[in-house]
Amino acid sequence: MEEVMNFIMRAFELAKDHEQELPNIANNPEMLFSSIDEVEKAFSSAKERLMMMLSSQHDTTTTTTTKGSNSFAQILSHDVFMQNNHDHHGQMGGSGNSMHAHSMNQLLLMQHSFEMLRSRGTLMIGEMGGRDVEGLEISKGLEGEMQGIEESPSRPKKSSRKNDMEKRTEMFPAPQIGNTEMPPEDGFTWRKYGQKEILGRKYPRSYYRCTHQKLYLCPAKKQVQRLDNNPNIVEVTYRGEHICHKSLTAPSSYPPPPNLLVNINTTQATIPPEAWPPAVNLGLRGGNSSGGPSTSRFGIDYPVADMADAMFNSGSSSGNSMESLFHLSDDKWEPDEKIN
DNA sequence: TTCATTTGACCTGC
DNA sequence: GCAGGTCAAATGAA
Repeated sequence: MEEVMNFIMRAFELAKDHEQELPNIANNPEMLFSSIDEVEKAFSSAKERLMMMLSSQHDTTTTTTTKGSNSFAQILSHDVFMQNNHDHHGQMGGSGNSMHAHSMNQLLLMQHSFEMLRSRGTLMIGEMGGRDVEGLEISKGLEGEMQGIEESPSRPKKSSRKNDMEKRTEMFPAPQIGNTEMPPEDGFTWRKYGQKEILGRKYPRSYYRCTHQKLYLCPAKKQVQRLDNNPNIVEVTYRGEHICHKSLTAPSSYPPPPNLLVNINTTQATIPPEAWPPAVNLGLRGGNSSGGPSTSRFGIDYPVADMADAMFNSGSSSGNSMESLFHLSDDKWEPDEKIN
């Protein structure tokens, strides 16, 4: 295990090094490619060894509640949970290895986030035909709310809780490092607007809405709640669909690149290149990201996690996924989030 | 200065 | 009346 962690830590270090060099090599695609290739190989080595290790030792039956099946994230999550719940887990147990657990969990979160993104992106493609209608209906609902606000002299009328907003619940592994209350990365930017103790629940429920709710009237919301019997799992309830990314100027919430989708299901229709948000900021942000403590950003930035995902899923010898990230950098799409 | 989070109060459905 | 959901002022961070 130590060896695996060394590979992982090495990969992270490489990524950080390249982040510092990025401004100098930003205009040199060859240098960029070789830098990424280096990081990719480091991650690939770690992945391969980890897979070998897991295949030889992973003999327990998993009853995890996390989303997806037989995924890398799931395997990892199981190990992380095993370690947390039973501190005697063979190679990883013991407080002295907390850093290892943290790195493992980082990997888990990274991987899981992108599984989410992919699944969501695939869904969007599949449902592309109906989205406009759905979005229109939601907009109408909001229009009604706005009218209500105008009519109400004091406090705006609130939307009915029994609205027709689609509701779906998903389980995620909870972050165990840093701000453990931070909701899992799911590719959208969220703003917390409330937290409430729920009767009969051990942990408070947090309420989030799309950051661009006001700007684009995006109705998407989500509730985040830890499970009573397993704080390592958070239950995320999504309500409403994002419509902000449908705006040409909307700064966030784009589906994952088409070629990543192909990795999941090659029979899925692919998004035409021109539909994909082009501006790729390759800022490999470290732990001290400036995005704010509980927001997650995918739309315009591709942090380390993005690259790691491409590495984890591209195979050790193929550079396609990474290329896919860089191909996008030619277009001219300017984030306007900070302009206002 | 701007933007996100916190938190008590308010609103609404049951 | 209660509980869940939301608002908005206060506060803090960058």
